[in-house]
Amino acid sequence: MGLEEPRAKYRQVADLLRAAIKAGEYPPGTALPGQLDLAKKYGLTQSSISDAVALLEREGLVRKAQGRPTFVQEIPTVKRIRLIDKDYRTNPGGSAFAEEMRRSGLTSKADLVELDVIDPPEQIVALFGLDDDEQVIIRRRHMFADDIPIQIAISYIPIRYAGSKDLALPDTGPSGIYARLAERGFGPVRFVEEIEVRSSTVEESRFLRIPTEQIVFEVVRSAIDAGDKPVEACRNILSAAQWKLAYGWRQEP
Amino acid sequence: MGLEEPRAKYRQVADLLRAAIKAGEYPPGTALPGQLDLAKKYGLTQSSISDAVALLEREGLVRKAQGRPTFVQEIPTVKRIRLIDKDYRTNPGGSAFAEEMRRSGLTSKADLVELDVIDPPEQIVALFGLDDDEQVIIRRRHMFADDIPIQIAISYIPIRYAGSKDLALPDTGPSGIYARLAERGFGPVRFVEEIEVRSSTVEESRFLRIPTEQIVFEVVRSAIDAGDKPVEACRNILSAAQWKLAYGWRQEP
DNA sequence: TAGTGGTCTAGACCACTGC
DNA sequence: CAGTGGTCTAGACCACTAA
Repeated sequence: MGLEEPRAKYRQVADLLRAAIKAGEYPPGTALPGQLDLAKKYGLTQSSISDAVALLEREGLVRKAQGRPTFVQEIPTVKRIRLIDKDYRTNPGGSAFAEEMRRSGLTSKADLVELDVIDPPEQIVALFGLDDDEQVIIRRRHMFADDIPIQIAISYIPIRYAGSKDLALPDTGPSGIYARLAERGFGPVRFVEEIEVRSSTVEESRFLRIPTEQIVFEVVRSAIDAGDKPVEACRNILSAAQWKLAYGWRQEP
Repeated sequence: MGLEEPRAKYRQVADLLRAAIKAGEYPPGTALPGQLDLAKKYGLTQSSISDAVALLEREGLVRKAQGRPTFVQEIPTVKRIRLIDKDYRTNPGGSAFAEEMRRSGLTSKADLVELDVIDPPEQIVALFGLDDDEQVIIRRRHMFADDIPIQIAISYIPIRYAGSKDLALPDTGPSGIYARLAERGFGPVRFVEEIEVRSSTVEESRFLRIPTEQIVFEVVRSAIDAGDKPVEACRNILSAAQWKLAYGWRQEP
């Protein structure tokens, strides 16, 4: 094959495979040829082919598993729209997820995997400006679309604002949390979402069924009250290869 | 060293180096030990150390260059806020960039590198729903903060709406484009930003001074007119390791 | 069990940097 | 020039999967 450019051979092989996949030569769901076959085909060693395929995996184009062939990924890119608009009234509660799924024609499910009062991590202490020994309610949910793991959502509310754990009990509707906070005088009036990208942790990649090195969105939504203090925060972790985020708003005339 | 877990050694080395960097053992701006030194220290080969450091590079924690040591990255994480709010009135024009920079205390600069009328790429044809031979104005800018390359911005306007290339002439203030479109009856009333993450292309990584495999945000903002048609679109490419995106809005009571 | 991908070594050569 | 990181080979062994 023509692998002569001043570009690493494993990159060139990745380019060729990428092109072949996009051209439909290896349709989604089918297996790539084995690394030994590819090595023979391109005159490289298995190690080099492994490097090439690793590039494609990082891009989310293929999916590898232990002891099995490498499969071309089916990319169910889902939009996550947070419409900020009079017509599509924002629903800043957790139910936004269910709504997005419904719009995409998927059935959604959320498992509550943790509901606790904890000493918060560094990041959360800083966000709320908490004192040393202050505790927060943590509420961790695993979310599915058509039984495929999609998203991890972790919500934090300082006890200072919540009063007690009861505020976040399972039977509290998600948007109900804001109503409860409002009753206690901490109703949110403003929201901010911060979006970062990072490598997934081992636990996250296990649940989301993505390789460890793969990239995830971490979206942190803070609910801010009239006194300009964050009163609740929710971290959402989603696979960045499978998701597209979207925000919309109306021009103020 | 204690590299015995059922986890690849190069991953363990990456973990140790990551921890050392975060602990301040290798402060930002300083060089890591050479790969041969690290290889001796951990009882591995240079190749394996190279694999380990490559992981850190992908995370944006270190920066490698040809023939030079690997340096711990200074992470100038900048927020990019699009406030959707009566107080902080959204400025959907390109000058939002300058505004963000000013808020971060940075001087900004934008170079116009291309202004042309072209046959649009696939993605843009689909976005605007163009006919086969329709052309669009393309306006490509390279943006800097304190002379460091930060962002590539590519704006598209179908000739159908623009009338002629003059609409986007260099001396047209960026927000002026929307005023001109409004004069022609295509004033935007609504905006949507879609956020994706992908590997950078060779050209992008060259300009942004990031490694080729590194991840970039691609933010596409569409301006939509009263007839619900997109009339302008702007693709922004930013390094995902250096940036954090943020969106804010007020709760409708 | 045979086949897959994942990792690792020992050794090599390269392109590039900075002195 | 010596030192850096980047790539590649030939060969090896492993863990895992599927038949």
